[in-house]
Amino acid sequence: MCFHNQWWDMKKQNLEEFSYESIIRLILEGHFKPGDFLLETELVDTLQLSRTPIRHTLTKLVAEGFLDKKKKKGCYIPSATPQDAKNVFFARENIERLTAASAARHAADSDIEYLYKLVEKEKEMANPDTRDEKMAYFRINENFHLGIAKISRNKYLEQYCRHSFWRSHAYILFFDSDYTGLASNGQSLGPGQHIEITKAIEDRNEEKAGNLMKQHVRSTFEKLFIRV
Amino acid sequence: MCFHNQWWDMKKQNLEEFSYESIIRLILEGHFKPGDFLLETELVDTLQLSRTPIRHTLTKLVAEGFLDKKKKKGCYIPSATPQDAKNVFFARENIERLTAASAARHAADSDIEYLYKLVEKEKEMANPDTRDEKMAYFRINENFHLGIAKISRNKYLEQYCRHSFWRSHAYILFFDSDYTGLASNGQSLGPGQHIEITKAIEDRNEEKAGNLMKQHVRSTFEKLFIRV
DNA sequence: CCATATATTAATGGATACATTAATGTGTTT
DNA sequence: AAACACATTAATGTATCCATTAATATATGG
Repeated sequence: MCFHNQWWDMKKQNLEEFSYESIIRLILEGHFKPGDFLLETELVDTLQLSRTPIRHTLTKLVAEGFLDKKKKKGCYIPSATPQDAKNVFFARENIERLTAASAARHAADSDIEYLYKLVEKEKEMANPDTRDEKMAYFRINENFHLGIAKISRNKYLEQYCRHSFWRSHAYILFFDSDYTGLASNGQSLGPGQHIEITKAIEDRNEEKAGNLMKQHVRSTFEKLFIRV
Repeated sequence: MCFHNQWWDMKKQNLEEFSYESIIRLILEGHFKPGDFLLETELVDTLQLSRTPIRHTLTKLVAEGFLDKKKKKGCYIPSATPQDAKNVFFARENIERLTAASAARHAADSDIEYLYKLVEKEKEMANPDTRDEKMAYFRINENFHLGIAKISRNKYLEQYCRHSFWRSHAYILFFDSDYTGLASNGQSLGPGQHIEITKAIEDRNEEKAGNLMKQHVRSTFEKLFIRV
């Protein structure tokens, strides 16, 4: 279990935020597997905090649907099933179709510039190798999808998008801990689709942006679950 | 401020749940207006609880997007703007299109029976008069929409549906505290559309169920905001 | 040996005292 | 009178102690 130095600095400002950032990263980085309980006392030891901020974080994560809860028993990672994965991705592909279409309507020039910059960075690190590189690659991808959600200018879509994105990534981690979006030839195909989507947004083509995004999310799902 | 007797019984079982149910009802019944802060100390007095369960409820409601929060300042009802209302309803009509379509695919016979029963009850109380009758009418409507979300068998869609439904109802309450879904002739038009939707689900017509539901939600929005 | 009842325990649920801070009020200086 | 510094206060943020309980282990009777 390793912490970036920044985190210790943040800790001084607001323990609740620190706790939230820490725990959600532990989850997204796959430190727990489905069914595992996140014991308050355990997290107290790990994060060196009192129970109070940790309990609030757990309450939050349950409300956000990242964790399930049994009364008087605790919070745990929800079980991962193919059906549930199908459900997350179905929700996500439809939500992201809406965010992309809405982004095509509302994007400012600076927004499009931002998206192109992300895609550029993504191309540069097309072959992530180390664990850190993979995490960095993941964060770029996250920024792209959640960035478009933000550009949609609809905080409800943004919220649902963020949730289904994170939840689906839990599946990506669980079913394919090596996932980096690489095709069999070693070439990353994320950037290609991301460029097409960005272009459609730049052209203010709502329909096309939405459909491309939906296809993009679906292709992620299919790469994961339909093994040949 | 009046409590049903049941609530006092519930209080004995789990204060956190009691607190949640109570506060969300205070919100849905319009005891606060946009911008109002929900002070912990105030709620402590009102609900006769300690701060602990109340703080957890507030954390939850912020996570669910019902409240906004300013650090070290408190939780407050998000400001209501026409643009925001448009955003909620846009999200909601698209989510509910999905839940209805998905319900048409997954509904068991007992589910359809349940929906018809709800519509029956709704027809019976077509002209709610007192405050209590209006609340009861609201609950039936809630059960119909969230019931379909449950029948969709997709907990992610269900979660987003529940959220956007409640959030949109906050607008209904705020902009039209008398709203009961009644048309100008005094006839409720909710049941009519609800019947059509239920029929489409019964016929396993996913496309039709989805489109009818989307239209239904949109008509609610338009009745609220496009005054003639 | 099995089933049932009882004790233990290890976790969450709840109450409260204390710390911190953003907002506000008050007074002093120019 | 305006502007700044300081004190007050009223709220949230945090730590911790005690209560409750679900699960497990243990004991007891058939």
